[in-house]
Amino acid sequence: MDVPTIESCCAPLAEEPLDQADAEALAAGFKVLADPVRLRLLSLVANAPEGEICICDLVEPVGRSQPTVSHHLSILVDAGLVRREQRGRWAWVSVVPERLTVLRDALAMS
Amino acid sequence: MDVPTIESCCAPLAEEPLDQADAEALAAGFKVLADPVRLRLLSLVANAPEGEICICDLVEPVGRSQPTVSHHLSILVDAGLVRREQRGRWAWVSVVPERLTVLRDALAMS
DNA sequence: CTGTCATATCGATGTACGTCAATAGGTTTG
DNA sequence: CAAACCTATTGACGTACATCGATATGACAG
Repeated sequence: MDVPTIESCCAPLAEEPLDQADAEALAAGFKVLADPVRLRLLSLVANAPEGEICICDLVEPVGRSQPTVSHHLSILVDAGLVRREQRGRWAWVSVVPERLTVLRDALAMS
Repeated sequence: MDVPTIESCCAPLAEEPLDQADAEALAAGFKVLADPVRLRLLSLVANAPEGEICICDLVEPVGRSQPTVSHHLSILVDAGLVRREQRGRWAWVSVVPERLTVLRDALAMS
């Protein structure tokens, strides 16, 4: 209830001017992508062999502390860009491509 | 020389893991889009009748002070998302669609 | 040249956020 | 139960940035 979720928020930028609410929702979405650590996490998850990857295998590749990685993953999950599933001691994450598509479509020109 | 420009920076997220440099360049691009005022400016410019619009016609619609609008436009121009042309006393802006496309393509999933 | 208008810059302020060490919570193994 | 491990939370710290009022810059009009 923090980040205004994106849904299929609005028409492409070039189709009609954004109103305040849509602009804030979209901006919140892009803000999630506006961090190199989160982008690298996202790309690591997207490239996982079975489409999912253990969080424990994400800490070392991004070169940040475990709390920092946990923090960024929470942001990705809260934004709906990543799904998180607990399995015993480990947590597995996978991407939610539809959410990325929403942001992608908003950038369509003409 | 501030914002690392985007160019055709990198493969889609789902194609291969991002390295540090690409992640920073991409994140810088999305950071520019991560503000509601800039998104509204971008959509206003994109929807301008002749493809361009006078800056003086942007201040009122976004509901921010003139210095604030000027500041945001500078960020859009520096990022290469918007072109700025001075004509006498007025400045006209238009979108550079290729730059948006670069960011858009990076979000492609498989 | 003087005044008016469009735009940019400056300085100040408050807030958001990325980061880590320390610690807590929870699960598996012995 | 105890030890080992994965993950989340807390608290603190520094930096980045959105915003505005005041002011500077520069162009046109009379």
